[in-house]
Amino acid sequence: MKVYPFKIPKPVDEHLIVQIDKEPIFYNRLHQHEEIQISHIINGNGKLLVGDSVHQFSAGDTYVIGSNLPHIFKSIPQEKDAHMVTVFFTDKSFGSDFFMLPYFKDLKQFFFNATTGFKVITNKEIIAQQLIELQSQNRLKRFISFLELLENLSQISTEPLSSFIYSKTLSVNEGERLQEIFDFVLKNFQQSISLDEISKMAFMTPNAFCKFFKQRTNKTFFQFLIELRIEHACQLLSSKKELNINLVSDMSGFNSISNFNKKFKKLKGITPTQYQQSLLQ
DNA sequence: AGACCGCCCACTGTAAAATT
DNA sequence: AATTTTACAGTGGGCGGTCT
Repeated sequence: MKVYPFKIPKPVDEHLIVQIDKEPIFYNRLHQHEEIQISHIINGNGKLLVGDSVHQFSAGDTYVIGSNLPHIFKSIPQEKDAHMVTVFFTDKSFGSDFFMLPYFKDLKQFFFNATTGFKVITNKEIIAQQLIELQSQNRLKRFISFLELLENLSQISTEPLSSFIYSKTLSVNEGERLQEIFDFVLKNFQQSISLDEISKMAFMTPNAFCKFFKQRTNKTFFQFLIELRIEHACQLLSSKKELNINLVSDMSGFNSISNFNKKFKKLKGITPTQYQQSLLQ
């Protein structure tokens, strides 16, 4: 399958695509598409890269990915298949003026939040239920439910996934290059990575690499790397609470606890142990 | 667009102290 | 005892400028 850009397979007269993914792992390429994507994770967990940011996803989460936002659900293989329900559509799916009609004024918040992508925080169950029910409904009912879903998504509180708005679509080459970089980093973040190393694998001089990465993601490579490592640490802390902090720091690619603590607090606002304790409640 | 240079500051790890 | 914070010094990365 082509890395970039991504085309959502669409029947000729279908405007609202409901897709079920149930495979050992999710599609593991960085990709972007015009369609806005609403995805509910039924099973599976891993890291979600959106634009310039790293998040952990797990079963029960619902995400909205805006138009042309590069993203990848990098799942951790498990005994059970990764499983998600997704709705694809564009603001033009029902005619270019459809969502401009005054009836949809209240959906403005949704479309605004979608541009950076967001995670559903409140009313999770209701929204998940609505998404799941879409699968089995006939077209008219599905359309009605879909509008209700958008209404709900406009009213809930959300958490943005990325701070950077992609104004342009990446070229195929740029996409492939970023894909290779992300692949490499996801495999190797537990060891130390130097600028020389990463730029060599991208076939660029260190300087060109810095500029390339910054330009496409709005953050430096090492900022991204730190965020990835801290997200990994969070995953460890939540899945294996018997691990001590020292070990978690090691396993996440940090060479000193002092640095790990510093970076953890800077990104999460609390110390690793506080984070661990907050999960127990 | 990428290569090369150079300055400056952010990040890194060590060690030790403070906090739980 | 384990974890977190602080101080400090050395280094590598960020980035502006300039050239190809």
